[in-house]
Amino acid sequence: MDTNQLSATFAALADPTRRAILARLAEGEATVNELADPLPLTLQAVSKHLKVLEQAGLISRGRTAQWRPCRLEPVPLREATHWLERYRQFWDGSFDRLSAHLQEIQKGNAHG
Amino acid sequence: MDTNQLSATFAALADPTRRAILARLAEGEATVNELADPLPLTLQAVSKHLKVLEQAGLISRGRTAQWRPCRLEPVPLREATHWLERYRQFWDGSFDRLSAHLQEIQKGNAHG
DNA sequence: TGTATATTCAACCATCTAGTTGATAAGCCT
DNA sequence: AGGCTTATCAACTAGATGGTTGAATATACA
Repeated sequence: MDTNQLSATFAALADPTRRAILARLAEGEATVNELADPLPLTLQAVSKHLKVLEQAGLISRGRTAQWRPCRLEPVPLREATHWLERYRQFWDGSFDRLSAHLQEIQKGNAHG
Repeated sequence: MDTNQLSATFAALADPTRRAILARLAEGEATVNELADPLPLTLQAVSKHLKVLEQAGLISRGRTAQWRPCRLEPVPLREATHWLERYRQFWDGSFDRLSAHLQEIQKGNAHG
């Protein structure tokens, strides 16, 4: 996958406010106000966080009257998980997978 | 897990240079010079990246003569993966797990 | 002792980030 | 039309980030 996309995803996930927003969206769609309500931030700050999440592809937004409902988008989360899977050999104790993983790494799709 | 630790991990992973370093370390220990060699950066810049990775707990460093060999540490990668697992329901098509995941989320260990 | 190698520290700089306040835009409702 | 709600845009600020160059530290080796 695209390196920049992966960087954007991890950068987006690095902020606890944005992770809180994603956790909320895991329960279903929400408007900007609903997302901002439990957070100790101005609406504008939350709006900025949503922009970051949207540009990273982690959320998408509808448009109903003056509301812009946000919903979780799975693809970047899947890609991030996929990237991390490469390192699973280091902690899951199953060294059967080791050589397969190393081969995949050395195939050239190395540091995504 | 600790929110700050998770933030540090994702922030560290957000940089492609640092991901390249981790990919190299997945093949085994390496010194700072070995890590810097393929990178279009000064040694000092690489040293800074290693400091970030070390503070995030993603690497640890030995000390042999004037060399400070780096090695991959699995725990933060495991924790990051574990955090992402919570969202697996959104892409893996197995909706059997959905309710279990939602329950876990609502238990209160929500937005880590 | 003196030099080469490996690595870090310090200072500096440009850019990005996360927040603020205030103004603006878009859509409903009377 | 006018007012309320929802949300974004614009400008600004403080602090973090990622890079540089130059100096310092630590260890080996002749």
